[in-house]
Amino acid sequence: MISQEKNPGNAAAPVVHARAGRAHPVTLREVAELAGVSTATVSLVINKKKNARIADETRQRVTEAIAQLGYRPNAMAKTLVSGTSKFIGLVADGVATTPFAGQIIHGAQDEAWKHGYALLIANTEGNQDLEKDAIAMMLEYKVRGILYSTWFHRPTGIPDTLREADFVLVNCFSPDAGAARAVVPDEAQGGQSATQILLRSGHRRIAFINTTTPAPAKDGRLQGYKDALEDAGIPFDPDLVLEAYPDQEGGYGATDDLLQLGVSAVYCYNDRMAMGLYDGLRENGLSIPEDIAVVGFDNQEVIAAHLRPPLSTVSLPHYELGAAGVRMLLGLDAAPLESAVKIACPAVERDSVAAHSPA
Amino acid sequence: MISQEKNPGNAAAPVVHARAGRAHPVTLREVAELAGVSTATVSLVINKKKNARIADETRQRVTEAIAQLGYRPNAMAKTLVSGTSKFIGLVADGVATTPFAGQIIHGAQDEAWKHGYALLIANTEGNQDLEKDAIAMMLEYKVRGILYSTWFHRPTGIPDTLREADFVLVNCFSPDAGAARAVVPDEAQGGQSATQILLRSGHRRIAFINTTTPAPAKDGRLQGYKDALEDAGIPFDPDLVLEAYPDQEGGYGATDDLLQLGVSAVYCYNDRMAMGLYDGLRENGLSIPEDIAVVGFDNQEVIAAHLRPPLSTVSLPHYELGAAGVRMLLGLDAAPLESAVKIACPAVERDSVAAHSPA
DNA sequence: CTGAAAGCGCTTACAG
DNA sequence: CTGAAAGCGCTTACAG
Repeated sequence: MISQEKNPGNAAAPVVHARAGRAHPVTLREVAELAGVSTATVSLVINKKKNARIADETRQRVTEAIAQLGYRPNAMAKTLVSGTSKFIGLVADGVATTPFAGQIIHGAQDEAWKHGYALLIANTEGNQDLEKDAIAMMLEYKVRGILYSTWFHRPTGIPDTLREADFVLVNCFSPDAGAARAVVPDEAQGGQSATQILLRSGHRRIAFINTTTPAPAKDGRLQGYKDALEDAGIPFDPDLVLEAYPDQEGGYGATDDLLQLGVSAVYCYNDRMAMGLYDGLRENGLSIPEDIAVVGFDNQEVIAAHLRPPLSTVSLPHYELGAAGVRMLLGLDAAPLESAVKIACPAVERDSVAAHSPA
Repeated sequence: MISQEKNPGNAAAPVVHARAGRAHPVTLREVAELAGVSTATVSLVINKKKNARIADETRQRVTEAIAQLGYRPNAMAKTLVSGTSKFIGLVADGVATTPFAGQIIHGAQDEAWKHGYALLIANTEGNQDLEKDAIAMMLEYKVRGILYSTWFHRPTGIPDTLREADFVLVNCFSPDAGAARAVVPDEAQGGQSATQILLRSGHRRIAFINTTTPAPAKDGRLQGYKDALEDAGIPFDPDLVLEAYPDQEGGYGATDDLLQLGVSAVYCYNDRMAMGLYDGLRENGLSIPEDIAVVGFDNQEVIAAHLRPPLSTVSLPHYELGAAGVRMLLGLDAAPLESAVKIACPAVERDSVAAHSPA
């Protein structure tokens, strides 16, 4: 309980440093001295070595000394000896940009923690120099591996230095087959699930408002739509596929074209589009889901859960992406080099589609 | 350029490990040997020591050796010697829960990086044990200090172990005055700014829909409303203050009561409420801002920027909170123990308030 | 069952 | 201008 305060006699002096105590943190050696054993013995009891046979009495003394001194092992020294740290690096090209990028971090952090690893993060905002520095930093801290992630699903190049570490691409993939382990959302399955929500509700004539921006999501979500129709024995009609910019304005602006189509249901590329469409539909005196059923994609919580009516959609599994990335890195999950692992986008049904409207 | 591949002769074997190369990473000693100097010299040139006078020719040889071997300093060893690492810890009680919690991380990360620090994050989801473990981990990695943050502005207790480090509370504060450095959003100023947007537009009778949930934000945002009215010489009328649950449903549900008030403008506790109110107002055939002007609070991007009309609001400065926390921790910004530092909530004007409606 | 010693990869006085 | 040596705090064979 020895805690050397700076100004023991001067209680009135403002405590400038909130730091508790000693200039020099307590070391293994000090614990050993207090317990009257060697540092080796202390190390052994701390690390609970199986085959180390330590007398209970000795172990006891050591444990007490540790508690009494408030000893904390120096992880740096530990790592120096072992050669590899308990860090996993996560480089992201934008936590800023999107509300759910944070979920990748969250999933990675939880999973890493579960296996005794801490997350070292760096946000590069897409800046190549920053990225290089970030990777260098992680390499210097001898991370166990690096998760290289993007805020939206896309192909990516692989920085040279990244190859100096074990790494997994998260939410992105290398266009060069076999070049890297990667985990991405299963856009096609998601699109299929979204369409099926509508199909199950009895709709046969379903429009799809796709994005105008090229991306794996654009192709995948369309493919899923086609797959679902095919499964249901409904011929694909290209006229039912519209395109708009993937935000509220885009969805709103697509309203008129959509109404020309004479469909009873529409699947939107994302929730934001659906949000805009809600406004457009409402302005036309149409109600959801009675007059027209709507499903989105992304499950962007703030929007989807609170639109009126709450939006049925499909969830982009960011949390799972981060977690799976960690498991693949640690060799806990299979991680083929040939192709990216796909994570399911589960359907989230709410009230924008009637339970059964034999439209 | 010596890179010892695992199976040099067996090109057909699948490359299981994407890791480039050597089992043993190259060390300072190897660089020294290749350059024909001592390790001390190499260390000196790497760290660009001012007073170290090294012959240009020697420096040159060392630099080449480093490049040739692809040497990366071992940060662990470095830290061991210096005693304190280049880490700043960030413990958060929920990255998950809210879309903007990620901004605290983002701001902290950017600022930390700017000063040569890396961010070590841990998400505790409010779990005390996890929290203790997270702090212990950070302490063991000898972090320079810890940012203890909450996903919404609130009073907080301070875990004992946190006091073993330098720390700053971010988005939260200790109810015990003088107990800790802290940085929080300036709710009162924000509420004042929100109200002033309306005042400047000519409104005199302004309702405030506050939250039902007790929080510093509840008191502060109300105080700001009162302050703004007082500055404008308008007596505060308690009847104009409604309360509702702080989400879309709450805002929607408050519509009728609001309409009883006969106001020309309304300031909502947050953007989500405003979003619900938009729907309620629209259902009553009212248009924004012509019939009634609306301002929100939070500047929750996905919502505020894309409602129709786009919502005027006040920004919760999460990014700045994270950045300021780092600066306070590093002693770059003043950080009084007596009271929390307040960060301004800047107004973000969009189209839900007319430029000039002499209502 | 426990201790003495070497070593992980660096940096920092101290000589020269 | 540069090298030899000690030491940061730990762990790991190796003795005993």
